[in-house]
Amino acid sequence: MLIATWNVNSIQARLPLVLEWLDRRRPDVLLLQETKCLPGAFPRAEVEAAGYQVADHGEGRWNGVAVLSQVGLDEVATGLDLAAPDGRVEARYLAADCGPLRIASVYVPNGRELGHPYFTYKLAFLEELRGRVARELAGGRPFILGGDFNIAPKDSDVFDPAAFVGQTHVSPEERAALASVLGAGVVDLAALPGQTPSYTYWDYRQGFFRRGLGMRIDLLLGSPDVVSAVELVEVDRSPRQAARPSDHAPLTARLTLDSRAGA
DNA sequence: ATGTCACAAACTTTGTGA
Repeated sequence: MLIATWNVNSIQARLPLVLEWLDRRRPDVLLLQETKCLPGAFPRAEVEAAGYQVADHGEGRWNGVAVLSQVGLDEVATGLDLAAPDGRVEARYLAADCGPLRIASVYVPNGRELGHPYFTYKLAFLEELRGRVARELAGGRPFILGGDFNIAPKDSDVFDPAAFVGQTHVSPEERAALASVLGAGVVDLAALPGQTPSYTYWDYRQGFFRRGLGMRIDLLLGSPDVVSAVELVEVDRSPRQAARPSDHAPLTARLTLDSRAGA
């Protein structure tokens, strides 16, 4: 199976690129983040015409997650319905059964600045996520949690660790909260022995992509039965090089799992 | 040198979030 996660920064703006990528790579499942559209506005017909079922959880201008699958899409569930500091509940988590897998798309809050109310919200979200992962694992299926975590797990996951001191995405608090999620029983697939952890995000500004100044903040986490099935985890930079790109590139994992199993 | 992008208000420009 080929599993992918991609923060597209608006599915409306990125639809041509997403359709081209689906046709070229034919992932079994693609997890999306920052769809930035209301449920009724998701370009469902175009994606279905490409051969994918769609589950989306959108809220409009910001956030929004989706699961695209060509191996079945059942038991769809949203979650992590905690309120942001402004009192609104944001669309940041969507899980489904796809073939043999339980799989979830997550968009972790950015956090804005250390000590900001939205930073506290980010940490609270990750604590809720830990509990949610524990419950998904209790379902007994091979489980994958993929998405934009807005955390670089290690200093080697950012282009200049010194430049990030005092910033979000690298703080000990965020890394501890991510470690807590992993402690529920999932593993960072791109960081497995034999794989090469690569940047997944490059700021639009200042030519960061051209200059190779990126961060590894998009992750695929897997349960032990997924880990034992991992063949290759890689970042496909080609859509980041295209015209009108997202600031993130898709992260893919090829697994020795039978997509027909477990239905 | 925060040098880009996307969205939506009620605008051909600005505020917001990333």
